[in-house]
Amino acid sequence: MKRSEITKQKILAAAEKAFAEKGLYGARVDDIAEQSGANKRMIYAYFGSKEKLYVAVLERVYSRIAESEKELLNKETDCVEAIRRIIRHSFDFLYEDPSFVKMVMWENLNQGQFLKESEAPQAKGISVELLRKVLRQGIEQGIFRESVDIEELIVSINMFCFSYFSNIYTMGQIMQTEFSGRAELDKRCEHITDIILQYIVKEQ
Amino acid sequence: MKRSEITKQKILAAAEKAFAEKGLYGARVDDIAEQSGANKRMIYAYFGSKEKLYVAVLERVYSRIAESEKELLNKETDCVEAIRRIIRHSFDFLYEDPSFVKMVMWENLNQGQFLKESEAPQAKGISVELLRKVLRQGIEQGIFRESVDIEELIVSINMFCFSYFSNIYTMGQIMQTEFSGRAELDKRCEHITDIILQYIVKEQ
DNA sequence: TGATAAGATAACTATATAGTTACTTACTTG
DNA sequence: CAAGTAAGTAACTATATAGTTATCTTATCA
Repeated sequence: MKRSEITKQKILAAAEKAFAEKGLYGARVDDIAEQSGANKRMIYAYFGSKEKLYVAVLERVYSRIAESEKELLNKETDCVEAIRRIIRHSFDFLYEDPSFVKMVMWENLNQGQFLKESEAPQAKGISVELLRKVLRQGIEQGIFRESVDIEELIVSINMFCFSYFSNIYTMGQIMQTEFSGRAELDKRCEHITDIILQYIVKEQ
Repeated sequence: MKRSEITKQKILAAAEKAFAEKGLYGARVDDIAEQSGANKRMIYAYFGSKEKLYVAVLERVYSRIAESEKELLNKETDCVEAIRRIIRHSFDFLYEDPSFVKMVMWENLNQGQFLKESEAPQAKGISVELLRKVLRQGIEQGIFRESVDIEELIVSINMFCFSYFSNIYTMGQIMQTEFSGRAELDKRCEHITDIILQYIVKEQ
């Protein structure tokens, strides 16, 4: 790998950490330079501005979920099992990749403005597409209720998965519990899978 | 009202707007002073520091939800209707009070550190308490399934309500739709009420 | 009414920060 | 291997920002 590419990657890694932690405004260019081991000058040489570096981080982070969701496409299973797998996959991904969660939250607080700026068109949404397909199939096969509103349900599933990770602190306060462990995660994943399946599967 | 009290309130109002919009790091003390019409000196006289002002805003914002949820306590209804009302109330509150949503999101990104600092003990949680009571009653009365995990379900309900407002931008991108209107809101509220009731109510 | 203290103001300071410039070192290839 | 180009460095600049100081204004009650 070329030296410049190595430096770019080091900068991106440090920037991701900084931006995920403190956001665009809170992160400091000097910190990013120091943490990356690169010189501040190179940040401007390669990325142009703090804001453009932020967008580059955003794209990098989004590309990871797209990559990760590809593995959902391989296996053929019945539609109930497919729903289970998609939810499980989402939980595992979000658990393993806290930076993704944080960057999405920043983006929501920024009214999605930097995601809009981004070149990356629709890296987003393999799992959404898959859910659509599976839900349609399930209905056709008579396994899922016809009255299910597919689009609303996809939103529900996504929010169920994401918000467990995004609202972990305030939810912990409200419920007076800790949510950080693996055990709580598994329990939660099963719980929401139950809720979703109970809602869509006919006559159990 | 004393002059000092008026100034305090003007500062708090401007600070809430600024902090909700841009967070602790992004907001500027000079802007808050200008927007409030008060002098910057008074911010430090009354609140001590930018950070303490932020905490004061956080408390103010949290006190509103506590106040709002009091009205849930009056009416006596059956437990199914109570669940409907609590969800509806939550949706309406979050819709009317976007600053609350944003401040909670900032707090989650700050790892809940300023909420911890806050003096305000448990202004949080009237609806949580009420949900506990209603769910227990429903189970005792044989209307709700005994196997329902009350604590998990409360988390689910809260997340369903909150995340619709907190993730509106990225969700809009993923689903390629707009979510901002009243109509979408009502539809969503009904949808999640359906999901929750389907999950907890016995033999429909 | 006028002394006194609370409330408000504008101008100031030290520092932190995004972005730049002038310069040096390392790599590549004719 | 020479020479040009790509990569990297350190010191610098202009500005923005949190917090302060010295000073003035206004309300209140003896």
